[in-house]
Amino acid sequence: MSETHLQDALDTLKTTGVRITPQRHAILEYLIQTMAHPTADEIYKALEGKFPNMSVATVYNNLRVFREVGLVKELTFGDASSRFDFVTNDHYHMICECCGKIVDFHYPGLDEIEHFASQVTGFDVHSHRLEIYGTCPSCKDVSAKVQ
Amino acid sequence: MSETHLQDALDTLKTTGVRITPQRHAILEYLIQTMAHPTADEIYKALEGKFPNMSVATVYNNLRVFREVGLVKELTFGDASSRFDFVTNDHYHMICECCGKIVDFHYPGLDEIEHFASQVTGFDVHSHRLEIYGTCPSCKDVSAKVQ
DNA sequence: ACACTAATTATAACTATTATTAATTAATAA
DNA sequence: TTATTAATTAATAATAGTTATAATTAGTGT
Repeated sequence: MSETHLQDALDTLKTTGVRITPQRHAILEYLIQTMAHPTADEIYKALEGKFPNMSVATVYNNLRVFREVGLVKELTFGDASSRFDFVTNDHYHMICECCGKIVDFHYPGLDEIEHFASQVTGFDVHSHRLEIYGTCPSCKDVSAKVQ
Repeated sequence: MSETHLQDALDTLKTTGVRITPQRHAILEYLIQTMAHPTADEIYKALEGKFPNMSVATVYNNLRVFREVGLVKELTFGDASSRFDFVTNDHYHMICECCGKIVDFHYPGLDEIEHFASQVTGFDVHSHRLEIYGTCPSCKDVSAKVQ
């Protein structure tokens, strides 16, 4: 199924007239295959083996291209660097405040609040962003043991 | 009423043992009084008149102190710099993707989704973050006129 | 095969933020 | 009020993420 995602992504690039270079192929492949939500630098390091002389700028450039085409979402948390997420179906993020782990979860619709906000503010609504912060099971275990 | 907010904030500092310096007083005052959600640099520039030789580092330091004490929330969007919001009662942000304007709005509860997410992921939930993106009325007008 | 355009690489530049350090100042108690 | 002391400030340097630039390379269409 991640094969399909990759194929769909490549098709999207083709129809939008974005060249499919080996670097782009590799970045997309890595983004789809990984469960993490990597930073640009992590992607860069992960592909160092395959592309010994790829530039960090290439990673940033291509992530921007993917974002503009709608294949990738940029997530900015408090910490220094952005994280990148391959866009599949809509999901939200549960983030551990202790170790930084990010877990995806699905939830039906927040159409209601979008509607409400639109009414109250007079904005046209395009999208929303929701994150939930807490402590993940393994961090709970650790702190329980310490006590 | 913003007077009360300021007094409450100063009390909070006192009880948590944080010194009340003129700079801190001014930063808090500015944060409470402004409707915008300023960046550290904007705060710095706004107070330049009153404190001709205040350092940017002071602004950052104090914003961190305020955040640690719970008086201030740090908002990170896609753009380069964080924005800071004085914590009053819970509210969400509606953000214009065209001009960057941020409008606060209130909405009862998203307890349900917190509960759901906790069940699904096994996390203990502390808080959540929700933003809605769209186009503000005045940006709508502009684009309508251009057409 | 050739010309043309886009993408990559390497590097420099930029910007937001943090660390460092010496000088200053607010709170406290004598 | 004054002295004391630890916290805070200001100035500056350092760091890190990201973007811009310019030269080179790779694709694409004719």
